[in-house]
Amino acid sequence: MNIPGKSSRPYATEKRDAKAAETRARLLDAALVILRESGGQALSLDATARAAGVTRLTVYNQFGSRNGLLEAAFDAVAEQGNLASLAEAMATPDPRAALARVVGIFCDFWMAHDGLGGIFAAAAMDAELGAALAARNERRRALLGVLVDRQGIAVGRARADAVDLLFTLTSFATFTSLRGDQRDGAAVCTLLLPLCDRILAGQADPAQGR
Amino acid sequence: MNIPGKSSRPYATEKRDAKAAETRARLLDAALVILRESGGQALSLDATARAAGVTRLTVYNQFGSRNGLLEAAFDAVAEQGNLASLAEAMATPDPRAALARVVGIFCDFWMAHDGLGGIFAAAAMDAELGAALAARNERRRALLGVLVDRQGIAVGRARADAVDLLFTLTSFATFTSLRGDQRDGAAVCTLLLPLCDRILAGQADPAQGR
DNA sequence: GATTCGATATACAGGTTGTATAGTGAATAT
DNA sequence: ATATTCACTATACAACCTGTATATCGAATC
Repeated sequence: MNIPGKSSRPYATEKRDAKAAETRARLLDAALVILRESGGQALSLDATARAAGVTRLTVYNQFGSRNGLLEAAFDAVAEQGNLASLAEAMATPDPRAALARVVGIFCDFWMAHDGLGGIFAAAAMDAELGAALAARNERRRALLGVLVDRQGIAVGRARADAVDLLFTLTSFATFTSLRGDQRDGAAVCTLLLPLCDRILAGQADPAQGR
Repeated sequence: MNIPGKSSRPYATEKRDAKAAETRARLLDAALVILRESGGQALSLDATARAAGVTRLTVYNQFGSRNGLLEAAFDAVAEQGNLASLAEAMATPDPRAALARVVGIFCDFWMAHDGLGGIFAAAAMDAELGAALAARNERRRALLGVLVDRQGIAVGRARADAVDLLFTLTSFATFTSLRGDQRDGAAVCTLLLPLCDRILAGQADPAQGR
C-alpha cells in the first residue's frame, strides 16, 4: 500500500534503484535485439521480458506500456548516438561543410541502428507513439534549421521549404529506401550529399521559383 | 462438402459472383474508410466486416487473411489511380518534361489516397506484406527507369543511383514527410520538382562525383 | 427437384495488451 | 532488532486480435 498522507517514511535509495536501473537496461537491450533481429511485429512485452529474464509485469513497472517501452528504446538508441560528434560538426564554420558532416553522421547513425525500423513502423501505426517520436525528431529539424539560417536563407516560406526538404532527406525512411539491399551508409551519404548541398546553396537558381 | 473428384458439376455463375463482387467491393470500401479515418492499427477484420454489414468469416472467404485484405485494398486504390494520365505523361517526348508530369501525378495520387498510410505502416511491420507491396511499387520504379534511360544516363551505377533517388523522392514516405500538416499536393510537387529534375539532368555537374 | 456455393452461426486455439490482487525478499530506516 | 519500503514475482482476469473448423441457411444454378 502507498497511502500518500499516512505514515510515509522518506527513502533515499541506493543499491535498490541501481539494481532497478540495471534490469531496465537489460530490458532495453533485449527489446533492441528483438527489434533488430525480428522486426517490430515480434516485439511483445512477454518476449522482451523473457529475453531479459524478468516477468512481463516488470516491463509495466518500468515503462508503463508498450509505447513506453518503444519510446524508451528509441531514447536509448538516441543517447547512444554520438551527440559529441554532432556538436563538433555543427561547429564547422562553413554551413555547407557543416551540413555535409551532419548528413554523414545521420547516415552512420541510421546505418548502425537498423533496429529503429521496427520502432518507426510501430509509430506509423499508432498515432500516440507517432507523436512521441515526432517530437524527438524535432531536434534534428532544429539542427538543420540552424544551418539554413547560418547560410542566410530568408525567413519565411523559403526557409521552411529548405528545412523540410533537408529534414526529409535526412530521415530514416529516406535512408532505408536508398539503402535498399545494396548500399552501405557511405554510399547513401554520397547519393544524398549533392541534393542536400544544392538545397542549402540553391538560392542562386530561381528557375523553379515561380 | 466439396469432394474434388466426385460428382462435381461445372458451374458458370452469373448473378452469384456478381453479388460476391459487390460485397467484396463493399468490404474494400469499408477497409479504406477505416484506414483513412482511424489508421492502420484500427483495421481489424471484425470492424471491417461490421462496417460492410457482413460477417468476419466473409472477409476470410474473400481475401484469405488480413494481409490479403490489405493487399486488395492497395490494389483497389492503385487501379482507381489514373493509369491513363500516367501513360499520357510518359508519352511526352522530352524526358525531363515527362518526369515533371509523372512527379505531379504521383503527388496527386498520394494526396488523394492518404488511407495508404495505414497500409504502408502495416507493411513496415510485416515482412510478408512488405514484400507484396514492394513488388507493386516496382512498377513505379520501372517507369522512372524508362525516363532515366531515355535521358541517356549511362547504364551501371549512375543509372541505378538516379533511379533509386527518383524512386525515393516520389515515394509515399517522402510525400507524407514533406506534406507535414501544411502543404497540399501541388506545394509538395513544387518542392520536389527541382530536385528530381536535377537528378535526371544532373550529369553536367560532376562536382560530387569523386 | 437436386446441387452448388456465398454467406452465416457458433465454437475453439492461441496470441496480444492492460489491469488487479496478493505475496516475497532484500534494502532501508528507526 | 524490528518495522517499513519497494522492486519484483505469481496468478488471475477482461477484452481484444487472427486464424481455423464445423454445421447450416438460402438463393442461384443446373
